[in-house]
Amino acid sequence: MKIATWNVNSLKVRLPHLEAWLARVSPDVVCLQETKCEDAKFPGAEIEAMGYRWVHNGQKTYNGVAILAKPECGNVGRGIPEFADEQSRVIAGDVGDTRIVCVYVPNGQSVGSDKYEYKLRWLEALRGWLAAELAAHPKLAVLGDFNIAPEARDVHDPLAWEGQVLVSDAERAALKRLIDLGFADAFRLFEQPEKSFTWWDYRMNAFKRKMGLRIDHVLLSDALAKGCTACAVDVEPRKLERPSDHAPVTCDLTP
DNA sequence: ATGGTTGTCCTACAA
Repeated sequence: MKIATWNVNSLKVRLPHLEAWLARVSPDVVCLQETKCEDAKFPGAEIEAMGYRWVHNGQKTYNGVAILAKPECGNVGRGIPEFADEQSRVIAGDVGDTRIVCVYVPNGQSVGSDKYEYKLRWLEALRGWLAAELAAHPKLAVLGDFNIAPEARDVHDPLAWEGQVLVSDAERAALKRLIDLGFADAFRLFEQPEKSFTWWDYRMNAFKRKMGLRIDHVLLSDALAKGCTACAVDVEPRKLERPSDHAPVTCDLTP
């Protein structure tokens, strides 16, 4: 089974890129972030025409997350239980015997801002919920835009970024606490090229200059990590005209 | 140098 995550930064704008990518890669499950549309405006017919079922936690203008899957996606949940959040950032569902959680972690804006504090509170709530999910679902995968680069090697210029949002100690500690529940960062199970990133700012020709961060992740429970045979960033869609600022990450699991 | 680009939606705001 091939699972994937992609922050598309507007599903309406990126639908042609998504369709081309689905046709080329044929993942079984895709988690999308920043769909930026209400449920009523989700392009369901187009997705179904590509052979995918879908579930969506939509929102106008901002956020919005979806799971596309070839099989039926059951036991669907939206948001973090017992965490009141007006922003649509989480959707979860069962695909076969695997529990899929799609997350769009708050960006945090800048260290010390209200949005930063919200990000840290949000991550703590996510951790509490995932502890319970992990106990209930041994085969658990959490995929999405975490808006955190875990280590220096995940940052094009660690010195320039030191202490900034997306790389600050508190954010990294929060991500580590999450992973320490019993997950593996699937990307780091394998040898990877240097300067592997998943997001490049639209400004300053950052992509061409390889000025990126690795902030999109696939976290696998131990039971899934044992059967993980590959994980990679697919930079091809980032090279197209009018791209998302994020590239998809794919992950292969044995059945 | 606090720059620059994109998406949503109309004027800023978020990223």
